[in-house]
Amino acid sequence: MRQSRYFIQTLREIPSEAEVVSHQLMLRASMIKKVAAGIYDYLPLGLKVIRKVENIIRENMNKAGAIELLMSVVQPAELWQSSGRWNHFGKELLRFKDRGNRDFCLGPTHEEVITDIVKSQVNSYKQMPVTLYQIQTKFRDEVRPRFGLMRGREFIMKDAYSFDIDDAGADVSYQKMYDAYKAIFTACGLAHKVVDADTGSIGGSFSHEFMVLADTGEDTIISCNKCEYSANVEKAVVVDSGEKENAALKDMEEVATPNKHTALEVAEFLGVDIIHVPKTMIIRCEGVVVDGREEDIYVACMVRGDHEVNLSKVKNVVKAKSAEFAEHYEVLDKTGCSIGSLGPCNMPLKVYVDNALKYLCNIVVGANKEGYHIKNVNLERDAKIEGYFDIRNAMPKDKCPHCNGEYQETKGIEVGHIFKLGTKYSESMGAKALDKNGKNIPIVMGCYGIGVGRTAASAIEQHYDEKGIVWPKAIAPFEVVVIPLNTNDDEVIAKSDEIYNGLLSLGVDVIIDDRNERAGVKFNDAELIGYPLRVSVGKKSLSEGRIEVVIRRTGEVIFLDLSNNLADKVKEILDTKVI
RNA sequence: CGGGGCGUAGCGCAGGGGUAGCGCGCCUGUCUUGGGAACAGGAUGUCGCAGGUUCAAAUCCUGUCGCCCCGACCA
Repeated sequence: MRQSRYFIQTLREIPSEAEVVSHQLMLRASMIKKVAAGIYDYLPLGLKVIRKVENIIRENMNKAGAIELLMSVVQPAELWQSSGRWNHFGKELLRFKDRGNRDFCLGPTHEEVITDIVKSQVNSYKQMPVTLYQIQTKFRDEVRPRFGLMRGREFIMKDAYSFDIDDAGADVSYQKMYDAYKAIFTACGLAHKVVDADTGSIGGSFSHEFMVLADTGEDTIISCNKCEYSANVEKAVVVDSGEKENAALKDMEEVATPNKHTALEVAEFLGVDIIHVPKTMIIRCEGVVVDGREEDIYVACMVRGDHEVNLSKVKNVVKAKSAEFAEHYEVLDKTGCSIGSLGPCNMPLKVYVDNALKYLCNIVVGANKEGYHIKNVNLERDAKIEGYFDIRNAMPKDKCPHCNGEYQETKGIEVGHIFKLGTKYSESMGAKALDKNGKNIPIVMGCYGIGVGRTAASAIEQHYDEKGIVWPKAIAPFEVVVIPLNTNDDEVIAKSDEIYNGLLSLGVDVIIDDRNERAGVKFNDAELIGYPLRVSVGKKSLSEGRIEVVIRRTGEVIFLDLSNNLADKVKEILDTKVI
């Protein structure tokens, strides 16, 4: 490729819309262009990176025995109604009507479509196991898209689905994807970690997330400092441990706490340790089965003043489809008291308490009366509670559930997520097959996703410097740039062309920056775009009988003496010294 | 959905009732050629959109749309 004829317009200044490094550099390097919030065009340079990521994924999926197909982007409402998700997926599902007033949506994921396909094509255990995948544009109408390709509304995703006749088979299929994912992110040159995760709106029995480690990541990873255990903070188990405080139980005492709302404010006002001032929060739990019917209920949850409630855990404890903090008006409506003075005593809602509170006595809680708290409360004595549960976020220093180590916290970007679905979709949608005994049973499923654009963006988050992107070789838009420094010098041009053509014939993905620009301009652009290897040919170095090769990542400079196999030598450096 | 900010040239920004500006980029020429050169000349705008006030609106008022950030998890 000749850069003078290619389509690259780099920017010197950072467009004001970009906040994070990957977004800034992708815009400056002319890789993407915004169309609307969370929707981007992939310019030629960006598309090259996307395609490389896709091909690495494809190669490893095929190697793992998965088979590629391509499903429709537009999906009819009926499919989503049959799984029950038409009503449960929420506003992220972009819905619309066709000219005949029929309901459709843009596919945010494809469990329904793939289950429908398999339902109509697979009848027997003999046709399984089978894992199908596609690489395709998805649309999710995110509440708040941000950070360029990191959280877009329209984005490219690889999604795969496995089908097995039994649980044991499904576990094997899951493990194959697990291994393939590790191979994929390793091949992309990304430092990553696999963590236990919550299944979220997809559902299923267990799941793992693949996290690229980067300080700018939106996800919090909890991991043990001694063993291999690591999990998303949403999922990380908190061990129930501690010793009951050994203090005499005092009598309850109502105290005025005017305008003190937060646990910290109340603790300071009363001169009490914040640990003894737990927070009581009202949570709306949707889709809870009560007397055989699904209902939305409200519950009160208590955690220690220095802890945070974990909604995923509450959702699981209450056995709800979703759990959200109640709005102010809901709290007032359900408890007769506003936020800031809530407590477990005489609470009209069911009260779920975090394990950590089991070990405290004489605590301070809201009086369910505006501006008042109650001192010296002891939950077993003074309140009616549902029991003690693990409903808080794990924190650094918490004990590991698997060894005697303790938790630590790191930030990560979720680039892949795999789920053991079980029979959730096959049962609701009636995807069954005959087993060896001739019995018709629901197929056991798994689903597996990779964010392609997010993978590319997180590669930048992990690999950049003050000059620009430092692409891992495997996903760089071009592996090598050849720069003739004096475009008016025939000898320089001839030598550059010779190396460029030589590399081309060796199968190297190479670009020659033949623009009539000064050296500084080309160097700066090369560094911004992040070509892993740069070959400079100048009048000066030719007169010294050599050319210069620079490795972007390390800055290492290698001089090659002039010979008729320079391309081979450059390729050798690329193969052996560039990662 | 709540709060804040911003919409003026491709990008970054200034201007703030009286004919639209600067830097970078872009075009032409001269010159230069190993780290974003210099000089000369030049092109580019429905000042987000719609109403209103005014002799006159990018500027003031009203509405609206778009974009960005923060929050929507700790009471």
